[in-house]
Amino acid sequence: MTADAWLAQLQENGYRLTAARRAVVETVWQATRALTPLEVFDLARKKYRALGLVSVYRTLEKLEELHLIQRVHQPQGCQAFIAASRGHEHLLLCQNCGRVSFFEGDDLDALIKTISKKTGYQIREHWLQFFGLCQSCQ
Amino acid sequence: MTADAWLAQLQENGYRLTAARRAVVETVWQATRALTPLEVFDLARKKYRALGLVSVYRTLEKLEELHLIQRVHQPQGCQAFIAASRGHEHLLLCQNCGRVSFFEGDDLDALIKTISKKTGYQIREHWLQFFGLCQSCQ
DNA sequence: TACTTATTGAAAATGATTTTCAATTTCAAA
DNA sequence: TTTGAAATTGAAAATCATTTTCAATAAGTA
Repeated sequence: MTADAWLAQLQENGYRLTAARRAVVETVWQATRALTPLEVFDLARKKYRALGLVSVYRTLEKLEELHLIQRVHQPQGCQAFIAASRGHEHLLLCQNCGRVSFFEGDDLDALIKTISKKTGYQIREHWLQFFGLCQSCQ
Repeated sequence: MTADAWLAQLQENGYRLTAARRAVVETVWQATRALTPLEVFDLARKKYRALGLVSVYRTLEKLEELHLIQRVHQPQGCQAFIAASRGHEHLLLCQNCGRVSFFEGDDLDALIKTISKKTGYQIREHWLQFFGLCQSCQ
């Protein structure tokens, strides 16, 4: 997957390719940390000066709808986005630089079964997220 | 812990006891699902008609600061609050009625060690949350 | 190349939250 | 008790993020 693949996905879904969308897509694609709409706006404007904040919101909306990006929940706020994980992966966030990584391989089946029995809930989804320090921030 | 204990906590921390605070505290204390500020306002006004929305925001802020309530993150938004868990507990949310329960007993040590080794991150915190259907909503 | 229609950015509107402020209330000290 | 300083109040105004409106422009098909 490259930024071009995202643009292709947009096009395949009936959306047009424009300078505004290219700038937003490339910006979010390149990011290693979650970006808020305003941060995307500031960064993407370096690629395309005439970009409007409204187009950032609209493009993020479409990328999220196509599951190409996902919202990142953090103690300081939940309005930031990052490239979506492929398959069943969870987030790992650096508390210092904000870097976002993914990991897989959680096995919560035993826990889910236990909690299900204990509480009577039928468990259908889970959120798991780790916070810590990335290698270069330690 | 009762609602009175929360009020006592507020007082111990130098905050005064007022009718507005009592109404907000009792409302959030009684809730079995996460409530937004506006929902708290509507419910608490049944206890104290003169309550202002601003006081709801201010009281929630203090309760959160004292770790008596916590923000609940959900796909549809992250502005709702529920009584905080005691100790190391995680949330279990009913996707139908919104009921919030807690569970403990997660053992992620093995997983954390593996991910730590694989990614080089020093992992310091984790968020785990289950979604499903509570007994009466199944 | 022409033309239909999606997309644009600016401006206005909205909605949630925060700040300001004068009036009121709490609560400690007299 | 009463008093009075200081915290707290609700209403209104201000702010901030996000959404809607709209006329002009640009994309991409015919």
